[in-house]
Amino acid sequence: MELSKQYEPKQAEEKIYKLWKESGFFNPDKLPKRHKKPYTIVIPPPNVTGELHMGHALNSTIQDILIRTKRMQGFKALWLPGTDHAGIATQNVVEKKLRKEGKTRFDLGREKFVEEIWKWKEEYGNKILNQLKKLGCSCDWSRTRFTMDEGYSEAVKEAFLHYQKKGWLYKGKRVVNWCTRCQTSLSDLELEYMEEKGNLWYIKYPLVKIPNPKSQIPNKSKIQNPKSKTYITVATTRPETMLGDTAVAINPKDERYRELIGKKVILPLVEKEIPIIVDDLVDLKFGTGAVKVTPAHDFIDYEIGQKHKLEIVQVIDEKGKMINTPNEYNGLKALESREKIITNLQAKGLLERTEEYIHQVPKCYRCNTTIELIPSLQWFLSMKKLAKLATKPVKKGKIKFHPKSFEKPYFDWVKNMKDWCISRQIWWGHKIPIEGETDVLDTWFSSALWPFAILGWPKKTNDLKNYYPTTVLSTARDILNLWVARMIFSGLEFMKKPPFKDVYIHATVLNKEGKRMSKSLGTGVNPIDLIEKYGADATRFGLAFQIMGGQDIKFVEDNLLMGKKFCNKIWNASRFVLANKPTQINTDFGSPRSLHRFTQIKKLTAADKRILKALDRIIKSATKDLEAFEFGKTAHNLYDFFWHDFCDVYIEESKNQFTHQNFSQKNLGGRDEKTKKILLYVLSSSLKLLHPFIPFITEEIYQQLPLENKQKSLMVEKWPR
RNA sequence: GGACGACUAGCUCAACUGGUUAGAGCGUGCGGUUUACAUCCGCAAGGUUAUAGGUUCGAGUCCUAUGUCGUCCACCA
Repeated sequence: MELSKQYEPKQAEEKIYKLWKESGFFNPDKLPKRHKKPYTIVIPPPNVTGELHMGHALNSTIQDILIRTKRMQGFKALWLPGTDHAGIATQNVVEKKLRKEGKTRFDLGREKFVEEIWKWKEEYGNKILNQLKKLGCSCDWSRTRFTMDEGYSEAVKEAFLHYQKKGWLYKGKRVVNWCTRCQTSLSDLELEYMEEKGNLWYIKYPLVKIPNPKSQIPNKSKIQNPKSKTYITVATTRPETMLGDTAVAINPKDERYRELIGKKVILPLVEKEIPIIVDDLVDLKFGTGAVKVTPAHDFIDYEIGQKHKLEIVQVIDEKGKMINTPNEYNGLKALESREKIITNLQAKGLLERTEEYIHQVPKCYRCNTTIELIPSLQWFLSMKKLAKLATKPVKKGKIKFHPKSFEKPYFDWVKNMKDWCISRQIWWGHKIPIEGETDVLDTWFSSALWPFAILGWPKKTNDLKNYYPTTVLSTARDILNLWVARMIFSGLEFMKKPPFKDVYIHATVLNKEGKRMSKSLGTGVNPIDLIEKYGADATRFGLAFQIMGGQDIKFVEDNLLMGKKFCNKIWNASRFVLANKPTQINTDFGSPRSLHRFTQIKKLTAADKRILKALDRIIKSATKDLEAFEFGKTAHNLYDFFWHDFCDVYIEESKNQFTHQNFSQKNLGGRDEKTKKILLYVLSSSLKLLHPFIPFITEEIYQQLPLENKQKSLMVEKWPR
């Protein structure tokens, strides 16, 4: 069969993917005997919130390159696919959909609403898996998992009960980050800080008068005596929280207020006496050095409050409205009451001054609502022991980060890990496995178990025995703490082994302007559109071509066009080789240097020698560079080798070798055959090296090559040496 | 406020541990139908490597400052 004049990705891709699936080779248990040692990758499960973006396309390409390379190198290569229920995120997208229909989740009620989300999950979960297939991913679909499937729920339950038995779980009323829209607590990692212009208000808190006989005599000394002060000024960006103040704190080293320690002030507007206390946590350089303490609505204030046994007065409720305050404020939204408070303070002459102030305001990472800090009854997982577990394997080199520079920020973060608030007040997720509890678990609680729960844990499965620990985790950097750290300690805690050996942190895909690509910013690009336009191979190659070092990628379509042209080049070079094909050859021998032993040719021309030497070089460098996660470099080298060394030079030269007058008539047949063999040999070797990057076209051509011992698929051909 | 990274041709990026005239792809200009490919082939133009100093026989590469951009972290009310 001849190859058509042009390569048509669409038809070929569908046909080839079917061939792969039917071969069974996606499942490592069905690979030929030579595949022995396991090589496992678990996919970072995409959220079922929507379709895949460029980051997914990049990461999936990377993982498929690794898996396909290792499969050819004789490993039992297993790539485990799946999707994540993504708690708040998915609940939010479904709520948004309902809102368009004029409904809220409360109209439906919990059961109906969760049903709606399951429907959504079915639709988008499948869409995502299909997109991965379109990209050519060689995942073992027979092992596909979802973080809320039946078995997975068992894993989550088991983990929770395990922690409870260890005494690391506790329920307590703590100040938590609270999203007033999602109506749930959030962990620190689920916040996004946005810079906002605000004010720093300086407010006078009058001192409680103590009878002092001297005060009747006017003090004429030039040096101001603090004793003569009648108030203390505090600075705040959130005046509304003052209604819940239960102290004013100063730094013990602060000379300015020494005389005031132990005295009391009257909390304006509330007209209640509160003490002046000292605490190291107060920064004497900020504001006036005196800080109002609101234990109910601030983390540090809460801490100070615990130390000094201060009362906790909650003045903002879960809907962001004022409570427990003087009547005129009750029921107002926090911001409304802020305005009123400022006006009232001004009227009383208690507002000393106002400064403009730019500060970082925490927002809900899913719906962008400003976060309130409120005291709330939540479940926490103690991080004392687990944080140490997360550090150990990385320190000892049992888990390596690529690039290595990510280790430092990782350690910094783990060192400061606070107890993990694992309960969420939403409806979509794993219910806390305790009678009478209605809350669900943080979505990351289940993701943390992914590398072993996906293999069947807590059951003692063969898969766990065969494929855990996994080998490489390839992921985005922004979930290093959110996810990777938690997988590491979970792996050690439950499996006694780190979950993977290498963590590859891939580039972030930015647009040409260097901005993050995102749907909400309107800068998103749908990878499926690109596949339609250029073909899956060109898309993969164009992306891989740009992965240089640890640099982020500014995505430009030019590279995909380059990929498409490259595919066309490969196609046509193959047409030439097939038009000049030798009788069958066996390519299953050692290095290009030992070619002559198998082809029974002794005399090589200079061009023959040059191309064989170049092939030898590219085999060695590609093998080494892929081992080091140098995807872009490998792609560049393969490109240069194939286009220039092979096509521009050797194929052109081969035309001369076929017709050169110096070749004696009687040798002509022999020489022709030799050149044909070299052409086919170099082409087939190149296809093997290129297959991890551009699997479809290489397979399509491979199927046409006259090779001895040909495999059912290029997927399981031996990697060249 | 800290940490890290980037800055090289019009655009996106290369150049291993400092070592000839700093290279590709896209774009631009000119010219090409020889056993595949016009999605091709050949040639050309285009760079004071962000700026200023320094180390060195020699710096895109090392050091110091500055600027611009980006990412992450942080309890400054």
